[in-house]
Amino acid sequence: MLDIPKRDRRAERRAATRAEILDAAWAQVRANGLAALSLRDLARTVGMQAPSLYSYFDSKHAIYDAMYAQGARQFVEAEPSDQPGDPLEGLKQLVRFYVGFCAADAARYLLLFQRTIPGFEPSAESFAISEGSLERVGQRMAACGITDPDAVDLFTAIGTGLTDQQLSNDPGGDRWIRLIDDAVEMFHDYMTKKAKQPPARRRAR
Amino acid sequence: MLDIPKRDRRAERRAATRAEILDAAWAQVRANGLAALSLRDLARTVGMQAPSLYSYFDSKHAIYDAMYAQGARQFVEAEPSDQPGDPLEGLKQLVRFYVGFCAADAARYLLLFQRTIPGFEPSAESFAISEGSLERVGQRMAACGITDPDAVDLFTAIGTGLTDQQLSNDPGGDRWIRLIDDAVEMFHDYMTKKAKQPPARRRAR
DNA sequence: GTCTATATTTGGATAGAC
DNA sequence: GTCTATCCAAATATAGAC
Repeated sequence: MLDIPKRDRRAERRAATRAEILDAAWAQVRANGLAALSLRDLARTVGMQAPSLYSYFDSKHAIYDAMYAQGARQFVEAEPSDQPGDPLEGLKQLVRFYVGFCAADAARYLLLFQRTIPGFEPSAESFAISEGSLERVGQRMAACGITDPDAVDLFTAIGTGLTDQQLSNDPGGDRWIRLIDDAVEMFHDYMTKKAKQPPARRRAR
Repeated sequence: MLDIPKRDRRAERRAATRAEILDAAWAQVRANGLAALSLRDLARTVGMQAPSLYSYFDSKHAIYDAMYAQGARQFVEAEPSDQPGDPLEGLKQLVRFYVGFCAADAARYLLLFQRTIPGFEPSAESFAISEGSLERVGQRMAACGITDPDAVDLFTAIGTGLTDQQLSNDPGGDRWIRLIDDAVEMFHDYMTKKAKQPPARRRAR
């Protein structure tokens, strides 16, 4: 008996329609803002009446959930994995990726990394991507010889600051994106210099 | 004829009621989020029916406008004005003030510095506070001998990054607030070192 | 100035025919 | 699976009596 994989044409069509709905949903939130997703408009866009959407998604939140999962998958699949030879370059690479990923789609950034949808909590997957990413940051930092426990917090602040300014004040441009390498060098210089100081010299607070 | 200032008791009462409404509006957005301001609930809180609010404000946007003006006034009145002797301390002071001001009231931060209310544009006053503040940043930076044109952008990215992380991941705490002084020293070290390098050494992009 | 009553729009979600 | 019809809730805003 030949091993022909069973194709379920009905399931395939259903998955295709789901994908089509999600694509339209992304287009809508990019155009009108993340919170302005309307099931009526969404249905019209894909040539349906609003109630028909419920054959594909249980609720509006379920659509956000699916969009979140898509965005999270895009993030982990695009994240640079292999550490380059220069450890400093490894840090730059992470920030370039993160800021670039966020700046490429503001709505996706808000959905994944900010909490702006009232009542929407992406549960486990949220921690998965952010903790996985934070772990990688820690590893690459250790490769640079940076062990200060505050270093990761300062590093993430730099990354989100560049992202926030880029999206808020120069969307579509590169005014803060082109500062990334300098910012990471600044961070690296400071942390490596600080590590050489005896702990007693650091002032108490 | 004695110079007794004319008191308009009616105008006083009206102003007091307006202030009462605004206080209730702030309480509501702090509790439910900036975008969740409901005129019905707001009216109930101050013991009115919803339509009565229109005797005090022309529209919901007018309430946001008044809230914006209040927040902007709070910002400029609390902003540190006199430059301390140590120029580096001057920079730290600015960031401490900005992050502290934002962290003290997340809803106010969103209204003043992020654009999250659809269709709400605070017009002239918005530029007034941010440009006035940016000007002060430039002055204090010059006092440190920092003249790099990118310095202000990098500095603001650090400030907003600390703010964003503090509000997003440790609201009410001080996990990023206590990194402010270190972050400013990091920035200062880097910019002063960079200034001593001959411009030719800086890589082209 | 404040109320009741209402207009109008828009939203998410459900019932049931086909 | 898709539709029509409908429900229900909430929103801003207006008209007009008192």
